[in-house]
Amino acid sequence: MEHTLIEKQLKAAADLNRIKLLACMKNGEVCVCDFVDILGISQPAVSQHLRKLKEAGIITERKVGTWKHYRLVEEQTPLMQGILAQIQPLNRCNCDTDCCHGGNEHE
Amino acid sequence: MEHTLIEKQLKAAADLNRIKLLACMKNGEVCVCDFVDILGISQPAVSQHLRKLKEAGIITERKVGTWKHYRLVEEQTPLMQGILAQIQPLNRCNCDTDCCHGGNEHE
DNA sequence: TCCTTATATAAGCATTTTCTTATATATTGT
DNA sequence: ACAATATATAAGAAAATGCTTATATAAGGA
Repeated sequence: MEHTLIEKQLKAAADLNRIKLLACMKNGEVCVCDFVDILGISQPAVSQHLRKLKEAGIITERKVGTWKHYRLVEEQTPLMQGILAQIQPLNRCNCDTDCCHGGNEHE
Repeated sequence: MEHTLIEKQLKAAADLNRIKLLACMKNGEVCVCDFVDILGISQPAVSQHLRKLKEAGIITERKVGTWKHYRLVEEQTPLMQGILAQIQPLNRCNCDTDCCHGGNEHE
């Protein structure tokens, strides 16, 4: 891999909150409202972290009504495969909002 | 691995100059004067980068007279093993100083 | 259409990072 | 002991990062 691409992906992963985001997504799709609850930071802060991971090609998104569900990209670079393998999964759903516990959960 | 240790090692590796330092050390020991030449930054800047890698447990050092030789630690965490495997080696010696081309090389 | 909800973007601020120059420390050679 | 060389540390400036609050956008329901 190119050194600059390695740098981009490492920078995207090198933050405790973003590591937790990745840890959550190891169990499947997660919506933004979950992350706010899990990380204890504001919703815009979560959006900004997710954007950084997306720009590094690590995650992708899917629109579900008003909500947006984020998940790990299937074809990770070998670098990210190695990193993700070391991140312990986190229970992805701690919140009480409808996106997770209501009828529309993940179609 | 613990999320906070992962963060520490990712942060240490997530910089283009430090990636190049690691790339050089894949070929063996390197002394500081080499790095100054290779990276094109000042000697104190190189020292600071090396300190960060050392504090993350990724590299170690050996004193050789006035010089100091840095190398990768033998027992890397599984995280760093995966990352290092993706970093292309760089020819470690570009400079013309005695530490590399003189008689005292690596003793 | 209007209101509510979920998410994204913008702007501003505090903290952290990474460089620089100047100086300190340690080793070698005279 | 003194001078020269290699590296480390200190201090300060500039840039990047990560948060906040305020606002914009988009979708769903009354």
